[in-house]
Amino acid sequence: MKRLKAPHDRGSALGESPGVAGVQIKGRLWLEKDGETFLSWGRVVLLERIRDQGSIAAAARSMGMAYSHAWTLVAGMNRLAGQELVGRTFGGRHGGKAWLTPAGEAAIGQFWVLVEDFRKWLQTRKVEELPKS
Amino acid sequence: MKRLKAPHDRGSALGESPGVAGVQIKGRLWLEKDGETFLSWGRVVLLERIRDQGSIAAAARSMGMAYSHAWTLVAGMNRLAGQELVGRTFGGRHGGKAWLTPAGEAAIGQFWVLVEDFRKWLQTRKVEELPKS
DNA sequence: TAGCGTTATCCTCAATAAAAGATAGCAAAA
DNA sequence: TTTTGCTATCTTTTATTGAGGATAACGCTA
Repeated sequence: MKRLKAPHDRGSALGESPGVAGVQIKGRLWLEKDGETFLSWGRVVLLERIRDQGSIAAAARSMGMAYSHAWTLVAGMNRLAGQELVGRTFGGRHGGKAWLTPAGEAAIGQFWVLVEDFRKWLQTRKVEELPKS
Repeated sequence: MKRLKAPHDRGSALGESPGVAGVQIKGRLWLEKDGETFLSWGRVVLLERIRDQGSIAAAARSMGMAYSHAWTLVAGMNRLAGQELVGRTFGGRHGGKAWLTPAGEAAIGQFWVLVEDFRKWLQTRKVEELPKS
């Protein structure tokens, strides 16, 4: 699988604002627990793909992400949430499956609301022209 | 000089918010121009040190940063601003010096206002409890 | 009971920006 | 005219962590 994004691209900036002379205010938001990243743009997209595709493996493939990496992210989110955001079974005719729990659905919803509000807040901000030196 | 921070630590998160069950909302803000980082937390601290110490070299030393790196940041900020934020001369009894221009002072002020407003905005946000799955 | 495609886990690799290293050039002041 | 410690620039290194590789375990279904 071809690399779809640079290895350390932590995902899109979560908002931007047009400004004076082409200067843009950029920002990112994420949720942490115990100093560890709990939810971020990329993780939430992964959750959505899991919901839509029914497995971690398929979700990872659709994002050009290694399954092992996606699994690590899911395990971390479940652990930090203190409950499962993603339910999983393995074995069975099709190997296994994964799905979002109500908590997982709620987490996605909350995150996008937060991101949208942030985007709106950013748009209320503008950069002032600097004085000529 | 001992390393004072990890190489890719892009600086402190610019705000946080206490939340449910230890979940914190974290965020960072920065300014871009033409897709390049123009001002960020670390760059603004560097500007302040230059103002206080009168040279890029001293400012870099005080931050545990290589002079060459500090110089690159300063050159980038001046270039992207379209004018000097940091004035410089070289040669002379003490080798040279650097200082903030009015535009540089204004840039620092604007950035900290933005950061403070962002911090306040973050504090108005809270994470909801997730439903038990 | 064989096949299948997952989940579960290990260990390793690598892209990239930050950071450091090295050295030449400069000019005011002693 | 020498000293000084900056600026200016080049090249090289390193740390981070996303990303990938490989394989065992699993259990439903045909």
